[in-house]
Amino acid sequence: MTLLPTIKQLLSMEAVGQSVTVRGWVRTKRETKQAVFLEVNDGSCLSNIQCVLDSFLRQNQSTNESILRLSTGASVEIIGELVPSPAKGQRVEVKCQQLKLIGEAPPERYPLQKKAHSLEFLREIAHLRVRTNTFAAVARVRNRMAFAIHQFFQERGFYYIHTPIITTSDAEGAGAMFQVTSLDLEALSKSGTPIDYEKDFFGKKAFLTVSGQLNVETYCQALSRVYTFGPTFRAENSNTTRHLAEFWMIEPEMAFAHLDDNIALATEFIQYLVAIALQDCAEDIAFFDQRIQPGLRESLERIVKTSFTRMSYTEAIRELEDSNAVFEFKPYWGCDLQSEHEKFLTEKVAGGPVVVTDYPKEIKAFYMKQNEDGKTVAAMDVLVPRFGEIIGGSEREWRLDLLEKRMEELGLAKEPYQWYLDLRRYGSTPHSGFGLGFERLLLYITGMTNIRDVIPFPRAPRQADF
RNA sequence: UCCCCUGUAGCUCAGCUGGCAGAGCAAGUGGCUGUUAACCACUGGGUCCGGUGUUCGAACCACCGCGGGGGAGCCA
Repeated sequence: MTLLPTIKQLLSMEAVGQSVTVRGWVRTKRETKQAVFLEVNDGSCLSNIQCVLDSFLRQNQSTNESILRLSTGASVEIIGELVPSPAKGQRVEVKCQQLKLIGEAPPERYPLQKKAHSLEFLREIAHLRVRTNTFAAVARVRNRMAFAIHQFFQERGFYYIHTPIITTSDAEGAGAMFQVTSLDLEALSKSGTPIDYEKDFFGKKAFLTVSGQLNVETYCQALSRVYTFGPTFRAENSNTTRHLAEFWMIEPEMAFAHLDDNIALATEFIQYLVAIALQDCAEDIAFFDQRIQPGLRESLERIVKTSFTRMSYTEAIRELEDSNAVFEFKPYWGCDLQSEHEKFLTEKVAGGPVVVTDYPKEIKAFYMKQNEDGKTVAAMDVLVPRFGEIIGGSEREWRLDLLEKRMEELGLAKEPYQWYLDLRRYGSTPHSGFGLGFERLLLYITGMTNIRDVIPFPRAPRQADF
């Protein structure tokens, strides 16, 4: 099969009257006595291509009937000549010779109109919302960023590892988990007999993964530089604009790497992705800048040029304590950084992304490397203006005795982690990594404000339609 | 899970102290113009989220339920 040029390609061509075929969906139709103007979009880019049907075509009765039924949302095939446009507004246009109405979209029933719709309304028609400028632009940026993530790591010698979606370890500590079972819950519930997980599919309790990190650490200890990029599930009852029950996470892990290497990688990673978005998604970013988040492009350009502010948790707390700002939650050493604190640090103190390091061990996960001071761990969070944490990572505790001691302190059963502890028993190395929430990155880059609008079909509490 | 806001035409909303259901956009029809958020005129369009109650009378007040949004917590 030979693929026809996309509208994106047609729009960049030199128009010399060559014959072209346009296939896509009608965005608007404007009629005059002399001509009908159709704007057709095929999703290849934000812009539509203008197709002009002159009165000559209307003498053909079947064409004329098609024109009558052409409305916003209808699919069409147009064969014509690509010519320079005599009017302002577009460089080239298609002078239509043949029009085929492929699929109608009756305007009295089709929910999308030739007007702006609210994001809330569009969320209710997730299967159709991608036909709007905003959601198509998000989809294109999402695609480019997914590809750029692989490019970034592949260029640096990282291997892409597929960690499992189903896990039987229920204590990773990263949040509530969805249970996976093949048991007949309805029958069990009616019978009143206690559940015997021996009879379940895996012979024990199983869950959807909340993180690929522990698994990818195993490959890190053989391939040195690795990363995961896959779906992640959290059953937390979170109802916010920055949480999903199903989201995509990127988790690189580097052997022989310390916290500073980790921070350098995270910083370079963000800057790389933003630079690519600015360069390869310029039209979509310009749209977001104009319609969604004024000033977006400028703030993204600044991210690429400016180095991230780095401060320890202790310094961050001091900044908060010394400020005159009034916080709902009074900051003190040992507290978790609240949303308002993160906002203050990024927007008021740094005026850009902030890397906060060396958190109290009590508020971080068991596997993080314990610092010499006995109080903190070698953790790092990257906070960004507008919504806070985008990356969470650390150097890992690679010393067996210290890791076991920490697990005991936290009352974690060691048995399920034997394979993880083996990594420290045999050829252990210092190593570091982090997790980046893909949708949060997309919020940051597109300027969208609700995470449910940067994933095609959002899953959240009481929301799993489509 | 908690707090606040909200639900009226296809969409976005107004609707005063409880007294005949409204606007803009969209749509349909006609007109006009190489149009481009097209323009002008006319027309159609309602389970006022659901239930119960108060009242002579409820879109409006009260209670219960459901949906949506924002914020907080948890986190990526």
